[in-house]
Amino acid sequence: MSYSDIGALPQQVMEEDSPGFHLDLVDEYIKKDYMISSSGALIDASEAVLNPSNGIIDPSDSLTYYEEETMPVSSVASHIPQEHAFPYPRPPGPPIQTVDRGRFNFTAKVTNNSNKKYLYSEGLNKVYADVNCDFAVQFNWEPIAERMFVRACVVFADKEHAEKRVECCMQHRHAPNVPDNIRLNILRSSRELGTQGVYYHGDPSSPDSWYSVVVEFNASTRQRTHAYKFACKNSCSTGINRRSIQILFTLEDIDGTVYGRQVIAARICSCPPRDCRKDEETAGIQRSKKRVAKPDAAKSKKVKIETLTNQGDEEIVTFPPVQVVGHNVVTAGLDIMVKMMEHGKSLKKDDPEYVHACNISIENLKATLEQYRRDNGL
Amino acid sequence: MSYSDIGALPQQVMEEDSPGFHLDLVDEYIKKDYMISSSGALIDASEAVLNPSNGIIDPSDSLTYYEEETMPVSSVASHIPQEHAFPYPRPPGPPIQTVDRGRFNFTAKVTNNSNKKYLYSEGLNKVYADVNCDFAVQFNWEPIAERMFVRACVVFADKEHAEKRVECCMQHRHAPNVPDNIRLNILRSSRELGTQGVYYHGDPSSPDSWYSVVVEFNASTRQRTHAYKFACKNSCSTGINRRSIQILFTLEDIDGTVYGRQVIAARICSCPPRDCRKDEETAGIQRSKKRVAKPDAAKSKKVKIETLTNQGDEEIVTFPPVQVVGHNVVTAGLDIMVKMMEHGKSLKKDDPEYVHACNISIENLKATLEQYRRDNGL
Amino acid sequence: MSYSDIGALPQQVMEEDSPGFHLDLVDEYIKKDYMISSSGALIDASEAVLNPSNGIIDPSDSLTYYEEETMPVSSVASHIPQEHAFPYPRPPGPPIQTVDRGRFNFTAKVTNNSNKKYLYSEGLNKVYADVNCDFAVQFNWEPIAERMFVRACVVFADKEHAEKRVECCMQHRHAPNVPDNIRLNILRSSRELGTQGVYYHGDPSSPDSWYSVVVEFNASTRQRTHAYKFACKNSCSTGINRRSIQILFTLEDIDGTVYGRQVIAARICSCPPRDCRKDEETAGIQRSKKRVAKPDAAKSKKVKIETLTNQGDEEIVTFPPVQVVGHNVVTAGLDIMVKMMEHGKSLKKDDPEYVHACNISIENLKATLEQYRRDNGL
DNA sequence: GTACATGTGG
DNA sequence: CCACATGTAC
Ligand SMILES: [Zn+2]
Ligand SMILES: [Zn+2]
Ligand SMILES: [Zn+2]
Ligand SMILES: [Zn+2]
Ligand SMILES: [Zn+2]
Ligand SMILES: [Zn+2]
Repeated sequence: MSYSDIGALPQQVMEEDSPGFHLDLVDEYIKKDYMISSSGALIDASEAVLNPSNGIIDPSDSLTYYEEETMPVSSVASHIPQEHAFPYPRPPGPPIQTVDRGRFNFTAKVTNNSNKKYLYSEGLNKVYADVNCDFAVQFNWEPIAERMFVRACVVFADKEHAEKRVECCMQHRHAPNVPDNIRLNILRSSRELGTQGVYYHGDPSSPDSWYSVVVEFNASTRQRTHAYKFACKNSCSTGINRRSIQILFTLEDIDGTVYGRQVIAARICSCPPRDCRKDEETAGIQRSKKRVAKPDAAKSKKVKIETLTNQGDEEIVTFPPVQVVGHNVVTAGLDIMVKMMEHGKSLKKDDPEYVHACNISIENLKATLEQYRRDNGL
Repeated sequence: MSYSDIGALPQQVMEEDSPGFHLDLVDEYIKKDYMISSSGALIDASEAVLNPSNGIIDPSDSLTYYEEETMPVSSVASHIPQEHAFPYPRPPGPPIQTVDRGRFNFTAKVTNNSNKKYLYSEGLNKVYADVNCDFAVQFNWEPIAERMFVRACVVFADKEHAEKRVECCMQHRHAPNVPDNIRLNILRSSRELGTQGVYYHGDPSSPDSWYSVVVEFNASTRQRTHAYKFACKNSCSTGINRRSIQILFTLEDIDGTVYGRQVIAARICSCPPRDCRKDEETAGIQRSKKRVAKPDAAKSKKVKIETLTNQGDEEIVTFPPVQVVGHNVVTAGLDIMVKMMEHGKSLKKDDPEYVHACNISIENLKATLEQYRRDNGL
Repeated sequence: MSYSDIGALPQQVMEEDSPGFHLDLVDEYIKKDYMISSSGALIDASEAVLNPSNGIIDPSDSLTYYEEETMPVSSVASHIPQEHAFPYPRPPGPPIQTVDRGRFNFTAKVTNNSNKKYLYSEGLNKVYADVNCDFAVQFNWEPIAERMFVRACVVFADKEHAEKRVECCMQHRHAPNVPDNIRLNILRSSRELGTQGVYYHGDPSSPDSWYSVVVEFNASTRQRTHAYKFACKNSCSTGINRRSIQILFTLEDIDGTVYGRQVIAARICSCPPRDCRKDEETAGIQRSKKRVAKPDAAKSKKVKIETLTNQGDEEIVTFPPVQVVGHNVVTAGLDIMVKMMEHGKSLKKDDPEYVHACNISIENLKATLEQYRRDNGL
């Protein structure tokens, strides 16, 4: 099914989806994704790997926030119920948004594609894509452990909204063919659902449980790229609601220890190129503007109607040079004139001038009408 | 889910549905839809109603094809399992494509569209639409029975392919949320699935079982309109594969007796306007749509009859050089012309040419009237 | 919840809605709203009330087409579970959209308010309002029974979409504090939920069950006004999706017999004034202002004459009991009506409903005229 | 009510 | 990529 196949009748999609409403799915969210488990002292470990050697983070700060980041709460992959905690979920509460490559030089960068499915502005470090559009992120880090994980968590960029979770809007959460446990996750892996190595976190019923998707990378493979897609737009009124968002990537090991943190801003919209251009212009990048030509207004012409007399309703009037549309329109109009003059005659039968004028006009009109009808087979 | 929401990755939708490919469903079509039942002598009856009194049909022909058309095979509505056969399915084999209004003057016409997503070329009697785009067909016939049915069956227009059934392509037959029993039906009612009065026929496993959709019309309502949509494109390689198709509408009663037959060509594509233009150019038809003849207020007073179109009372007419008596006679006549054109506009608001021509005339007339009244203190 | 409550702070809505998701409510729609019950012969009853006393409608016709409307299916008020069937629900399937005042001169008109909470365009017969904005409709009819009901059902105005139900979009159906059984109803009474005399119909799980709200009027009170509000916008992608809609008002008695039908177009948007202006500009008619006619023969102005066109100038109008002076005036007036209907027929010859109504009226008018002329020696 | 933001259709 | 439709903010 191609783009236009569906696009031709978007309504159809919803309606087809409507019968089941997919509501039970979201409604039946239960807190099965989260299980608390004990864990070793991770704070020291994270400190060890995350000391501010790169100078980006203040030592005292990093201490605090890594304390949060490594809170030992375990999670299971939501699409494959497992009992063992793996990988670690996010610690509860709003995530830290500070960029920190960490000791192992963790980086994340949207790969610039040739086609125009999505855009990435280097200057703004921002990716522009439509909903459900796959975009690849290139990660990089120096060897740490055999199994490493990159967690992606979407947050509001503005401080005043950062305390709230970014959730899929009321509309997009009801998209068909989406498992209940990821309906609220706005950022999703492009990998097929159920793929090994992709784990969704986040519990809708726990206000402190931020949504995230974790992807596993194995040291044995040189693969450091993963494709994501958004399930909701920035403009969705019952979701992001035009607020700015950004993706938080954290490099973690199997114990949830954070080794680095990167941020990429994102805008999910219907017109990525346009919005990217506008953002860049706003940011100070000048571009040429186009002026819209204005169509000239419609002209209305004035027609002087020739009048021979001016008293009462007895003037002899020549038709103005206007045109009308429709045989019936013409004949109906002329007919009614005849009728009215006959009407007038009946009222002023004592006025020979008037009667005479009317008679002439009526005769002419009738002749005209007759010929008109004959000529046009009416 | 909005257009772009899905449109951004339409493929995804299909693929999500693909895992099972629903092939089992299609493959395992069982012949439960068709049950042979005995029936009275319908041939005579159909002859009776369809004798070529109008000269359109050759007697020998009508005999033959009505024999086929009224073959007493009973069917059940595929979406609502019923035990009684209703309404009759198509008789097996390729349908007759001869147009015949029949004794009851059966007509079918795609409703005029202007700002709509589909096109209808009057000259080519062909509808152009995208997949899943609803288009309304206006039927008409003189009263026959309380319950009447219009069967719509899509066939290949070219003789060399007319022996083959038109089936949904491999791709589109796997669209999500489509019941198995209509997956192969390329033409579908716009009504919600499961609705009363809409019946799908056609058995994939029987090569002689043509696909059709039957819609019931009750004499109690004056409603003679039904909306349809196509589920597949002309260009689909594994389906129509660029061959021309047309819709065969047959007016039938509850016994399957055929009372009339109409044909409308169709092209389902991604760019209806372009393809329509091309077809019309190829056909050498001076597109009536483009002949925008506007009233010119500066024309002579001579009676001028432009017969740009004979249909619909849409001629643009210049006032004849006659005179009338009385201010009110003039204004009443001109007023009534304005009224009638406004009336016409309200009835044909989908015809931009007509509306435009009327608007110009109305504007001129009103300006004329206004000035006339001002000049004469009316 | 007022307009600004949702519009100005949409985020608020989602958050309020999020905790419980309100999804279970919609999901658990069950077909409890409809129970079939036996009923007396309603067709006769409808015949009795709808016979063409005005000569516009053919007796046999009215008999049949109202048959649908009075299908004896019983319903309970959805918000107050009751065992007795009351009032009758809509008959299944797409509603008839033909305007017909009926014998008791049923009219519906949006009251033009002073403030600008909503707008009503007389010329377009269209109400413009924001979501959740109350607007009052003034009904009127001549006395029939003690308990009368006005059913309001929203339908798509375009034929190609009229076969589908108008449902609340995915977003607005999840608005907080809305009972499950009216979540899908886009048009709602402004009265407090649970108010006596307001009944919601429509079963989401039954494709043939159209949504409607029924309001009771008691003859003992002179109250003929009711306020409504829309719960969803025209632009909602997962709902109306920018298609045109209109409200169908039917005057019914407690048995579901239909006594009259009126239509008012509607547009629910964020900028009613702007969109109204645009629509009127597009229509090219500034019909908002009334023309001060000067009928010299100022006779009894007992009943107001129907003004101009509504959505298509296809209303069936009963002659008002006014008098005119002069044989020619009468015949001219009737003649012009015939002409205009013939004109309309030529423009809408494919619309059997309209053509049929016109034919009957024309025939009657011509007979009337003929006899009138004969009787008066004209 | 104006200017802008942003989805939609071509 | 453009014009427009249409929600949003001030
Ligand atoms: Zn829901
Ligand atoms: Zn969304
Ligand atoms: Zn399939
Ligand atoms: Zn196909
Ligand atoms: Zn809505
Ligand atoms: Zn007319």
